[in-house]
Amino acid sequence: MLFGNRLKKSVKIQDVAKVAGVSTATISRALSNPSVVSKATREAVLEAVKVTGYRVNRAARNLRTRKSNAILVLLPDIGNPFFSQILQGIQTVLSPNGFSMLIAETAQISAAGEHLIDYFNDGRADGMIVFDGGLDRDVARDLIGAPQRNQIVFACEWIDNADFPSVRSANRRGAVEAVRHLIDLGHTKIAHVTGPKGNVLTEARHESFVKTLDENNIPLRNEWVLDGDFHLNSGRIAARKIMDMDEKPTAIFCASDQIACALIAEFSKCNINVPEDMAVIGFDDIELAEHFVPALTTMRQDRLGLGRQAAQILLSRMMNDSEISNSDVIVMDVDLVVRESTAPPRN
Amino acid sequence: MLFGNRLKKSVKIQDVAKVAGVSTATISRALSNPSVVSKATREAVLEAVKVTGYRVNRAARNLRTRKSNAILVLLPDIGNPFFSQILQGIQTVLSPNGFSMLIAETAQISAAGEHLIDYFNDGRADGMIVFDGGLDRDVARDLIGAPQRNQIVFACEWIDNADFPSVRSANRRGAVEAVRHLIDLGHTKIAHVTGPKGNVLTEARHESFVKTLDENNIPLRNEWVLDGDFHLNSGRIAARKIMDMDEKPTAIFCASDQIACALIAEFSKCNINVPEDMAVIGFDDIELAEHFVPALTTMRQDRLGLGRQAAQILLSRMMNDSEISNSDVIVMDVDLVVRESTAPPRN
DNA sequence: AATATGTCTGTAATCGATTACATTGGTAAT
DNA sequence: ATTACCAATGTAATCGATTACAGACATATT
Repeated sequence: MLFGNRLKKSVKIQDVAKVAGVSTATISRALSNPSVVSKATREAVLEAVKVTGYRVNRAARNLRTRKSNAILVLLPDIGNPFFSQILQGIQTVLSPNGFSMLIAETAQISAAGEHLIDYFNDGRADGMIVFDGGLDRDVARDLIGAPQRNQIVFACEWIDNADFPSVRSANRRGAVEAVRHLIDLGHTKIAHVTGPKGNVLTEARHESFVKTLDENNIPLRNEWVLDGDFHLNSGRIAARKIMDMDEKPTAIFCASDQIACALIAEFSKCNINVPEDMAVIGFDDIELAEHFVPALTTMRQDRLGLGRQAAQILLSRMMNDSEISNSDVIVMDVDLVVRESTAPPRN
Repeated sequence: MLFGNRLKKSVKIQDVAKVAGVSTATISRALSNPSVVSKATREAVLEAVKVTGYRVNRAARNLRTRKSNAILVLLPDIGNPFFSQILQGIQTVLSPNGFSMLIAETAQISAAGEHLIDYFNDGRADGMIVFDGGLDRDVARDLIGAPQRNQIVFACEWIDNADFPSVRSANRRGAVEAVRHLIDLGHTKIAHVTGPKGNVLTEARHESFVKTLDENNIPLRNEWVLDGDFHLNSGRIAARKIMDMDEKPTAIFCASDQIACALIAEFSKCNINVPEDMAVIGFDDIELAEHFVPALTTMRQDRLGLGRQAAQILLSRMMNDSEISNSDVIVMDVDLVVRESTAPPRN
């Protein structure tokens, strides 16, 4: 790029055309569909682009093509570190394909008086990856009825009966495996700290918990099912409740690693040792799980892969409508990672 | 919104004009600059907008106004959970002000053959918040020379001599306080696990470490300065190196909480107890610090506030060039949070 | 030689908003 | 009654790319 260009107002396609000695149409074609112009022109155009330092104006292109080349990622909670690796996975797919990543939070959108569907209607995004299965009825209805319904993919969470493609972890199988791990160790007094009420993940994991106890003829105690919300603090609260119990469980299946960590920390303050006095298993395998004390036994979700898959599916649907059908659900494997927070019960 | 509108191609300003019985100019004015139209027209327009379900086409607006109403947030590493709360802070400011948040990663941009400055040149972003103080020389030079240099704010990290406004934590003071805390407890054998080489935060914290030892007449041992990179694994590696030492320190100042956690975990595997055998202090106060075992003593960075401030400064500079000058550096307080990972040395 | 086919390029309409400038009608000042 | 000014609105140019359509030219086919 030449020095002087910095000062110019801005280089437009006309300028390049002038330099290359061809029409603007040819410039446009040489850049976005090189095979239709002759080799000589193509090279001349590329040279002119280099000389002028031309960059296509996205707003103009977006207006004309009715595309934005941006994908909206909708999170229920941007501040939750659980999503960082997922975002990274998404980014590794979007960026090489020329898409930008727009991030928004469900609550902020409605707080700003906007509607999710506006992102399509006003041309801010060509597609969406939605991580919030708890969208308002109205918002969900808008999405289902939208002409852009084929450019939406759910990830992690989903909406029942809504018939969107979705990528998720094997929550049920994972929960079954987690509980079975505790049973295999010899536990029969097993508690569960859940996710937030109404959440699809909470339900899937809780139902599997109940089912697995039942299948193994282990009685279910309602007071051993404690409400959580995936976050740290709910783990602490659950720990306190458990310590207050006359009859305590010997093992706890937590709906998230954050819950598990906070629970263990609170126990340790009161000299309840994990895993000797209490076995604890989490869900997610956040980075810190491996480095917790004791290292956390948990079900690993492949967050990077989940993000990648979601982005990949979205893009392939946007390119070619037929490949993936609406009702497709991609279920990602989860793996039991046995570390140090689980052990057989005392005695 | 009426039922039938779903099916229409898309409502444009012309349609609204027809319904309201005014010109498109008036519609545009009524929406973006309401005070210049009469009350009666304004209401008629609003009504027509409601009836038609009109949404302004952003691409068209962006083209005409040469604005995008989007801010690029550039991260060195999207997958690092350290940034999630910061992003949330940014979002809480951007969203109510009508700005979208675009996220990108330094490495991905160059991998895609793009240049950071393109985001300005092609109209994808009106401003940037940059979290990467280690930008390539060329990239940095582009930013400094850009006509949009006033729409750039650095956060957390910064570039020396580059004269951009920046928001950061009081890294030097924080590091001094951290080391002094260890000294106050009676430690004289103090180690430091650094951040990645060349990083401005690494330097600031390391220099303060050296300075504080010196001011307190505590000898500096080069082998007690261990290379890290802010991430978990470097903590584990540092722990192993320390355990191999003939003469071990009794306290360690870690450049990040992640380092500190992994370090403690590795120690605990070898029955080195924190804080009894080894005092450990971190930096950041990530959410988990409070729930670690032992709960981590650390320097708290107000990540939410940092994100908010960065966004606020950026916006106010974009609105009104004069208020904040280029060389302004906003330094956010850091607080020593004493928990359980530090204690006086044995004997 | 005449026609058909294909390759490459140019002309100009188009995407949908914003806004400079012109116009209208009304009120106040002289 | 005339002029000056202001508020409200309309007309039409404009932002910068893409692309439908048409034209020019070269080569292949009959």
